[in-house]
Amino acid sequence: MTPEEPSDDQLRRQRLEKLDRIRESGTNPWPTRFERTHTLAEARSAFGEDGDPLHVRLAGRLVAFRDLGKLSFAQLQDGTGKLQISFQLKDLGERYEDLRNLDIGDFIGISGYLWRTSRGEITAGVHDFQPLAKSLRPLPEKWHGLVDPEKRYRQRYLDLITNDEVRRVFETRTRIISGMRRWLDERGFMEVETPVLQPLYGGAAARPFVTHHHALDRDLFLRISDELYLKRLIIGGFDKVYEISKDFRNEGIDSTHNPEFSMIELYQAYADLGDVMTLTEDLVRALALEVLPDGSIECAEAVIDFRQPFARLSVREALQRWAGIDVLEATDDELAARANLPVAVGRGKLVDELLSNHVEPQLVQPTFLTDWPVELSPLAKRRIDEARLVERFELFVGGVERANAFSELNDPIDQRARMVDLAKRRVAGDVEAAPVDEDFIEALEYGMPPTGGLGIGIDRLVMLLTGQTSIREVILFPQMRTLQ
RNA sequence: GGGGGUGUAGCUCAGAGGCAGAGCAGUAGACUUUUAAUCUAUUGGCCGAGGGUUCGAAUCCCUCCACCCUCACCA
Repeated sequence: MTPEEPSDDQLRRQRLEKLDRIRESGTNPWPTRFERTHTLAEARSAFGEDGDPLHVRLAGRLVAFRDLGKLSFAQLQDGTGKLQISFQLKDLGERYEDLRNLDIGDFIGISGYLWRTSRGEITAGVHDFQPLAKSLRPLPEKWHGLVDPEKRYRQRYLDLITNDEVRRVFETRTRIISGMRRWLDERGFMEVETPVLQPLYGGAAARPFVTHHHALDRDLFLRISDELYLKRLIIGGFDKVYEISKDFRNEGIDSTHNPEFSMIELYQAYADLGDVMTLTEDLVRALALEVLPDGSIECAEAVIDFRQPFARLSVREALQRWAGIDVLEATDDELAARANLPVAVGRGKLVDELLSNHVEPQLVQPTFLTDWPVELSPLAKRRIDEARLVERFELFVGGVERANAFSELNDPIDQRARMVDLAKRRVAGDVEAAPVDEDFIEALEYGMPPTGGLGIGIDRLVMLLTGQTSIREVILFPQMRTLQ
């Protein structure tokens, strides 16, 4: 794609020749500094109705150029928007010829006066201009922009320069994340940082990435979750904590999975699952209202209106309705037959399979799916009335899991038993089962208060609130194979 | 991993056995109110890579690479 040795194609050569001409005239093509008086958006709004000529110094990237002879119009773009600028022979004299050394893609600084054309376009009439950064490669075409998805992801900067909608998606992503922070900070949550490099991984079912620390001469794992560390902080006495973390899972890549992805996890002492459910609904609704003009968006061929209350449904009810089976009454054999899998995969896997195929696609409107089987939830607290189930929900919107929460298991004896059970599955060949974390269990033995925990996949939430169907459209630099 | 699709100029795309094409951008020229400016002329190609079939391959066949969709996998 980008060769080590720059191609000496015609377009690049022509730009290098212009570069030489700029240098020969004693001008630095890449100067250090340019003092501007306004951003382009500020200049636009500074142009008052009183019609007084306002002197401005502006800077930006040249993205369009229309040469009309003794008059030229061009368009500058900066982080705030675009503004038309004009060059007139009568204002510039001999310097008008220097326009020949400009290319679309160059950054330039100009000084001049704002005016309004006969068509009403606010325009900066240039009296002086200078290069700020010469561009040596042509930008994508002005009308269609950059379309090829491969090139858009590999050279995201070109995508951002050319496609305003893409820019807006990532601006919205940032607003969602900062909105989350603000919302939690206002409610007394404390943002913390926990290790990315972990001696033992856990908190989720996934294959980890392994790396090696030379000085310690030991393998370390990139975290698949920060759950077990955040709970240690609850044990340590921080009652409300959250972390916005990059997690890493060594699994396939598709439109809802990227090997590194963003997650927010939060833990609140003395909160139960109901509290967390309320919090989740309030948070998601607040973010939706902040980002969506009317609090609704189209998703999976339906209109999701976040102002409406979220539905609640238990795993048992859902499987009765859509898979026609009572998960609490059915034998392993019956579940296996319904799921079309061997009994040996285990009850948890069977239920999971039935949910994926029959239930999840149905959950288009925001729905809390509650009361999960204990086999699928090794870190969640059992229900008091039914030990086969745990106090847990997953939030589904558009048929996709967006959040996961439970009353945290704080019984160290039960926790050890479940981790040991997981480790057995690991020995039996389940590459995604986590190992026993004795250090974590020791921490639990000191005592963890009753705690509610929540994890939200940030990328998937951003997809939902920006109407994107691929996770690559909400991650600036999604993982790609290397080109040789 | 299975199935389907795509890959041609800097970008967006036509071309489906017989001379490699268009629009945009680029270059040269004309033009002082353009907004995808317009008009004239024009440069630009390892047709993803490698092999094969054929008198002749961008086009047909095989292998490989990358990307997209889909199924499987993935709480």
